[in-house]
Amino acid sequence: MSDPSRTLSKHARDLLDPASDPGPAVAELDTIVGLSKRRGFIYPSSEIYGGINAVWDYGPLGVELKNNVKRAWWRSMVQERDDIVGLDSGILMAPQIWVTSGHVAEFSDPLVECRSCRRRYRLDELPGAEDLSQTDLHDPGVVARLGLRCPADDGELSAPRRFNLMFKTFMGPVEEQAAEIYLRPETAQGIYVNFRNVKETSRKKVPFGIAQVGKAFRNEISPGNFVFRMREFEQMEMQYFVHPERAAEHFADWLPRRRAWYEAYGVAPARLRTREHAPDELAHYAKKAVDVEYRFPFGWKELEGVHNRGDWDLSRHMEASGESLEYFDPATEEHFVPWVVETSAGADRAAFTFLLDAYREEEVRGEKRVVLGLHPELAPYKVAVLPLLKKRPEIVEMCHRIKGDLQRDVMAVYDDTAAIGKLYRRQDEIGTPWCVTVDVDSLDDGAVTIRDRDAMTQERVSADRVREVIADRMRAARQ
RNA sequence: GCGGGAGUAGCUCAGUCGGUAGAGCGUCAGCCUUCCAAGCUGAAUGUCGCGGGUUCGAGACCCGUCUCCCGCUCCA
Repeated sequence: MSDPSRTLSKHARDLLDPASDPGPAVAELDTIVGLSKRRGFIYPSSEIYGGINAVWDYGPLGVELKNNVKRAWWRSMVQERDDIVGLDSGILMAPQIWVTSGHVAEFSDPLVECRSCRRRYRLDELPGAEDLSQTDLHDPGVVARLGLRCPADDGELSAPRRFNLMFKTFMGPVEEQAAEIYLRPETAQGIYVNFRNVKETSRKKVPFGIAQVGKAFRNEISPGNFVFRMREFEQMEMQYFVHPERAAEHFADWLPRRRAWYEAYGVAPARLRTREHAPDELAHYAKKAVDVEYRFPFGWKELEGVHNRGDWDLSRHMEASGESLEYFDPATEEHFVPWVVETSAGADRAAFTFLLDAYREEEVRGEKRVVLGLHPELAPYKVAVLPLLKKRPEIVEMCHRIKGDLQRDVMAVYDDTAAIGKLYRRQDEIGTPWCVTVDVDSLDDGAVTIRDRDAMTQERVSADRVREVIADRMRAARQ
């Protein structure tokens, strides 16, 4: 306790060195929380009933953004690859799966509570208990046996109590223990238990991957930081099945690939880094784990984990189910249980990150201009069609015609409830990359202007070419 | 869960000594307006987080409770 660096959290130590800290894209988290609510990206859940902790709802713009994030992930992980296929497994699964996977036993923190000051500690973080085995950590007599006391006031400590992070509910009409079932805490198990099905129906050969996007639920002890840690959240996971001897090299391939994905969609490279887990922080299933981290306003935090899970999951499921999950390689005539390299990302965290990193404030003519510089692929609306004058019915009509045409390809919106400058600012703030403006001249020459969100420059194009120009620009942004 | 802070209009907040609720922004409507948050006029919106108590009277004082934020913790 006397060494000051020991009392600092890992988070605080990370930020000590200004040279390695690029700073957050947005200083105050509230800036984004406020924008999200004001413009309809993200709202607190159940707000009219006072809210519910750690659940957030996506509004009209938020659902577009998040869908776009998931689509971009799917494009890069499934659509553009020959060796990865998709899956959508159930949230509810046979309860035995979670026993086999280790989540019933391990996905919990052994907590002890001080009887006098009521502080709670994770048992394995108490001085004198750091090196305990899993058996010891769950031994009711361990506190007395080691003579552990409360570090704060030397009070008596309770026996370790397991706090499992999985949500439970009941399946069927009877609420009894036999009917207990879990909400999945990760999507990965749905992939493992379908491994044989997918292998046989897709006729993929190792190495190949299975990707899945879906909800997961964790009863976190302390959620928070907006959508960063929620109790209900969405994962984008891919399990890559490889020959055991090639696992390390596939791991080395996936890590930079996943980091590059965030950069491709606009996250500043300086605010991304990778960090390898020390042996003592590895999850129960992991042989090796490296995080892609982002510099959030509240510190460097995990965006995505790349894990070498070995054959842990498949082997355990083989053993518990009695079914073979081996792979036969006809070329070498070898039978083996594939190892898994997992990339596990959070859709909410990714959307949050893109939102944060896109935010900027500029000064234009002495006025503050708020811009979400979202990648066009991620932007909720791709185009806004705006009339310079709304009292001319021909102009309004032309706007609607152009918008209707664009809508067949992309999300487009019409707005005439303010002067043009303000309409532009509104679209800037929600990240719309292009605005099409119809003016009086358009009625004569059939041309309109396309205004660019970032440069604020305008280009005049024929109205019947707008759809094509936008499609070209979308394609160019994708690269 | 513990420690600290905060809940008043969609948002940011004011509300004095306890006397019956306000401003700016935003939103909507009308007028005006030919390219980067113009102007004028008008309008809507509050169980003052929720429940109880004290009081003639509570947004304010007391108790309880819920939620949010910061820290501990965590890891998608």
